Amino acid sequence: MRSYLCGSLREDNVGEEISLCGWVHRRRDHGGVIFLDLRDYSGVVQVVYDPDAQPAFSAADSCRNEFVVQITGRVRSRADEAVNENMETGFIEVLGSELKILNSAETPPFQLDEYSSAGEDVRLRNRALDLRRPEMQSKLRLRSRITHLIRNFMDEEGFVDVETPILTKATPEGARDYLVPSRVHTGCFYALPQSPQLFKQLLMISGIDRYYQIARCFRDEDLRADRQPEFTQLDIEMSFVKQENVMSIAENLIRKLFIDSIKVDLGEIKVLDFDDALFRYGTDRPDLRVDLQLVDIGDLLSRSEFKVFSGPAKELGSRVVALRLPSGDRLSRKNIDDYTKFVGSYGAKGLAYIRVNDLSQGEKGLQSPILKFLSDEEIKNILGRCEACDGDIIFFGADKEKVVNESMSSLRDKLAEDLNLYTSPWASCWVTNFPMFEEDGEGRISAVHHPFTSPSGDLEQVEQDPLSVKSSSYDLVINGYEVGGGSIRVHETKMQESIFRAMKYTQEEIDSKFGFFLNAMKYGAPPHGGIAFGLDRIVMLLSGSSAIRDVIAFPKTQTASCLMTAAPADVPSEQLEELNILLTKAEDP
RNA sequence: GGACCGGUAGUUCAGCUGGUUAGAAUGCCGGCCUGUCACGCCGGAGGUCGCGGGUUCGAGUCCCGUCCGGUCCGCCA
Repeated sequence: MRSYLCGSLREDNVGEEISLCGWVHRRRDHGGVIFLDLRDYSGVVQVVYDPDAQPAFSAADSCRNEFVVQITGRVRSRADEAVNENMETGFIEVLGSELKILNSAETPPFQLDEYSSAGEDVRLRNRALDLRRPEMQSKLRLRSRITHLIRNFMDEEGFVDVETPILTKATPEGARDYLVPSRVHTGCFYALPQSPQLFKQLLMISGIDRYYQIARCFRDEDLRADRQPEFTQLDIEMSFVKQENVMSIAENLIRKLFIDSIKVDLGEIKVLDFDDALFRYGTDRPDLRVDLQLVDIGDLLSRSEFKVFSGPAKELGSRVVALRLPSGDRLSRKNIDDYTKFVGSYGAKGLAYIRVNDLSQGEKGLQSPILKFLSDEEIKNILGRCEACDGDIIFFGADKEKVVNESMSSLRDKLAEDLNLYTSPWASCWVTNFPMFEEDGEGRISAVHHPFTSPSGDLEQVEQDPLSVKSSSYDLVINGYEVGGGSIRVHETKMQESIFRAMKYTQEEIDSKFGFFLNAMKYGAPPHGGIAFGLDRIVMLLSGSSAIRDVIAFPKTQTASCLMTAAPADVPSEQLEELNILLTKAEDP
């Protein structure tokens, strides 16, 4: 059918008789001569038809955008003044002699060139057409290249690719499960895996030693720009390893992906302690491209008359921080009002600030609604602690730790984005030593990572004072995105049971939910650990996309539906009857 | 579950304080054009203003509800 790809032709090919297949990217009809830009996945090339080349000329005349054609012709170089330097193939063109229309096409709902901008809903409804666009092609192809690199790397490192079930058992890993009704077992349901966590640990017990899988995972939770209900993770597990071994192999892999796919050297990957990350950035996934840091000033204000500050400064579990923005004088009053609203969405009651206009003038050189509540010494101490300079603006957060951390870290990200405060295109870090457990609002204890993570404390500490226990866990953060996370696992039954007890599971619950796992663990589980990477997020970062949807061929919308297939959809009542399912709420007609 | 933004021609958008026949660009169709490359010129077609209700002499515009898309909070590693 074809002898070359459109985008592959160069001056070397001049004189060759060739054939090409592809889509009509654009057609320029000059009456006497017709130019067809022919596109396939490799690129675009110009094909020229002269009126004396009948019947090809007439066929070219009847072509429209996105017609599928096969052409034959001779490659020739372009005259100097006819060269198009914006095209890879712009130094040559094909003089067409034949043109076969393989398929016609209706006028597409949106233009496929780089100048048109269709809304995402239109694109998703016509996804096949959308994926034809060069931009989307390159994203899918980058994704394929990355999975290929991953497989090669894992294979070379001796990892075994094992598939784990999609129809499986609900294991409470935090998120809501997608359920699949069983026809054979009336009233019973499979769950789709939130991750292959227990299966990969079982494979370690099986002596697989090194496992990996590019695994589809499912979580029935609300979507975000970087979250889909079904997503892909690179799942890795290793036996007889320590934390450093897992981190090292993971780091090697990620470095290789960046170099081989986009030629980026990630540079130093810092290791941050979880507590340190929260202290300095207010988040466990800091964007280190940004230099701004939170500065604790609670100790300077515990005796202040300004209750907004002194309250949280004195109270356990609360915190007062300053965030110094150099050259903050570029922010208008309106900007600050907007940021006040912004932090409000994270529960902050307000956003105090001081403008530092001219330090040499003392208090006269400052501007702030809160100056009158602070003593001269307090102001001096705060400015000193922050290392304030003329032109700075200093923001303050004072509240419960959670509120301060979330609002001020989000403000940090927001300022960086709005004012382009990035000091480098890439910055990554490991965050380690997460707490083993956390307490939710109602005093329940849950695992920060998951309950199979190895705690640093002993059995007694886990059961008596779980909230003080750290875990052997690690997250890899790139540009503020958590791209991977893992841990050394528990490999002893006693410790595993202690953890479940710390989480207030009853023995019956432990048996019914994890019995199969604890049973296998009894017969010689090796020490093991692993990590899982969010493949979609990694591809999103590597391709410079702003949403995970752009690197998934057929993604879901925010309400978890597919605009193309109209899934999910209702099913015939016979199908429900077969499954013994009775709907309590029927869809409105 | 909640907050905010959006929904007007195939597409991307404009449409003021409610006022006569709802516009632009692009795409599409027709005509002209032998060197363009986002070709150009001339002409034409194209609208349930998301949907339902309300206020009004009169609603794309105001109000209520609802659906859809998006960003975020909650939720989720």
